[in-house]
Amino acid sequence: MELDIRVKMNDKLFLRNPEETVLGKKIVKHGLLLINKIGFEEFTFKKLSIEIETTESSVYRYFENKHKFLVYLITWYWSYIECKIVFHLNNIINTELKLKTIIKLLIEEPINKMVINDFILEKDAYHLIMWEGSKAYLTKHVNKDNKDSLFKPYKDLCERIAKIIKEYNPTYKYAHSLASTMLETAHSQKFFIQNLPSLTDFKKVNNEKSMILFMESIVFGSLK
Amino acid sequence: MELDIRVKMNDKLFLRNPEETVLGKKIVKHGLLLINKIGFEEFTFKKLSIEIETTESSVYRYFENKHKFLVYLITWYWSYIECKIVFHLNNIINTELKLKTIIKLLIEEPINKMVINDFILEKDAYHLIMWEGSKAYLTKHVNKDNKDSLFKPYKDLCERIAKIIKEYNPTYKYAHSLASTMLETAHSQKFFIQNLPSLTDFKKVNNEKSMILFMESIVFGSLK
DNA sequence: TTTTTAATAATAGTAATACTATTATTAAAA
DNA sequence: TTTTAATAATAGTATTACTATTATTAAAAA
Repeated sequence: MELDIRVKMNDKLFLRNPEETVLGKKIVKHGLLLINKIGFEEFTFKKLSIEIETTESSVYRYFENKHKFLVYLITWYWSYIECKIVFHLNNIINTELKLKTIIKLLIEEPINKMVINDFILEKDAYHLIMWEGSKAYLTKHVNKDNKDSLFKPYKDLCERIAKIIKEYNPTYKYAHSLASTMLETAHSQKFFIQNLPSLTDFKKVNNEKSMILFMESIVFGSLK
Repeated sequence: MELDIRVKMNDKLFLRNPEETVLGKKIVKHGLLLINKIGFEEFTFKKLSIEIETTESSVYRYFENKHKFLVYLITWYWSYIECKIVFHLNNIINTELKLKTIIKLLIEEPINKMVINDFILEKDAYHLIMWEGSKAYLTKHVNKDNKDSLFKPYKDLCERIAKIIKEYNPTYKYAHSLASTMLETAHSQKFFIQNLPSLTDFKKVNNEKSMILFMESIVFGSLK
């Protein structure tokens, strides 16, 4: 299956829109892969430029620094997930089923070859979120970044889930916190399964059913 | 109130035990403060050495690199929290009350002047966990670090909470995941309140009661 | 008391990082 | 055909993340 989902990105994230040129797309594609391979701390524009056979300064014409680049990739993913949720919730009327669908979408690992647009594989974006997602906001400049609306896609996604939670149980007071907990927990538990398994109760493979049951126990437990 | 809690630290975390010398304690004390002030990314041993009027190479004799130093501080905190929980659970027989006490301890902000030992304030350690906690394990060398038992204090704490969860409801299958979710959620929600408030439902001040109710809704909701 | 040892300070040095700036080359648009 | 825009090539800088060497000082052992 091949899609071509284009997301309107916050233009404070880049100096030159990478979607508009061949080099820009190469930077995004191989940058994502390289961060996944060596980790964000070890990732540099120099290494990326060697990988794609261009120069450091060419990369710098697209992105101010590697943190902005990370936030670009991460927020791109959150926008995509919101889009995916909207799509899958289409025609569902039952609110419980809506929440169950969201949980499923957050936990189910993407199909290997699922191409989101012409340069990103869903599974690669998923991997990035698991490993580097929280580094987008865990910085001392989070307040400035937030004022520049860099985290809007994440907040929008959270708001959308919160609305459905409210729909399911209008008296529940912590819809946003429950929504953000769902998002954070999905990825932290995934990370723990692979790397610190004693912090979880799941097997390394075929854990999706039990992970979904766990998440449902949290969500519907709180709401009932 | 003044305590003097000494924790046996994993000796792979340091080259020379910082608790044994005046300079070592200064490194830990001012290192913690400096990371809280400028953030882990901006933190360097050079800056720390200027702050405490010593040399970079002197700091390097205690810690291999700044990541080991961060893990030292973080695991020290987790050990302390486990100790605190054990102390407060003493004499409590009711399992529900045990869980409620743990939730309270995880969420309540430490008293300003609470000194854990002669060089660390509890509120500073708490601040560090909120901002930098997950960076201890979100690295590509997490598996090696884990094999070196660097995360044992976190896993022990999780195990202790999981045991009480099991005690409360022996049929619940996800005690460890619920425990790690409690730990992670406590800090991520705290961070969101201060920095990305629309991801939560809490006020910036006096939020502790509602945060506790939220966490209780998750924990007891899942377990009932 | 002297000698040995250990800890620290002072200094120097290196490869890599995180950039900025300048100019040349190439390709596309006017 | 000229102008403009994008990229490549090259150079340079302050800082980071270290390692190494030697000098100085302080404490412990002989």
